[in-house]
Amino acid sequence: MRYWLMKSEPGDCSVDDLAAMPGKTVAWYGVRNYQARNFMRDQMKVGDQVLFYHSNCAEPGITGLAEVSRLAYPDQTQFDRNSHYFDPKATPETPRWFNVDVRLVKKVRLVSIKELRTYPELERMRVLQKGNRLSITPVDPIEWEFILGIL
DNA sequence: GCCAACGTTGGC
DNA sequence: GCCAACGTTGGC
Repeated sequence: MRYWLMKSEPGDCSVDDLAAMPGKTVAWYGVRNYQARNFMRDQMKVGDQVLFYHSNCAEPGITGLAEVSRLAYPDQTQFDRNSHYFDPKATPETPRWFNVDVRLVKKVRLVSIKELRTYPELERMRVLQKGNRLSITPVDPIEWEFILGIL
C-alpha cells in the first residue's frame, strides 16, 4: 500500500464539499499533468491512503484523510467540449487523461503548510520543496505515520 | 495581485 | 532536438 498527498483547491472541492458527496467520494478529474496522471494510472491501488490538501487558498494545508476507492479510468471531462478540461487530442479509443476516485475517511484539523515546515521529520516532503507544483505526490510511510501522530 | 518556478508548445 | 515564449501553479 502506498501513501499520497493530493491537492484540491477548496473553491473547487473543499474537504467539506467532499464530505457532502454521495459516499463521500469524488472522481479526481481535471489532472492535466503527466507525472500526476502517471501516479494515478500506474501506481494507485484501491486502499492507498491519501492526505487531502487545500491549495491556492488563504490557509493551505492538510484538511483530511482519504483513500483511493476506485482504480484509474478515463477522465470523462477530456471528451466534453463544454468542459474546461476538454482535450481535443483525446478520444474514447485513445484517452489521454485518467483519474481515480477518492473517498474521504475523515476530516482532520487543519495542519497548515506553515506548521508542516516546522517539523524536521517532514522537511523532505515533496509538497514542501521549493518550486513544487505537482498536485499529486507520493508520501513516505514514515512521514505518513508522523503526520497521523500530530493530528 | 505578485512573481518564482516549472511544464508545454511550436518555430526553426 | 533546441529553446524562447507562453501559460499555469500556488505560496505569500
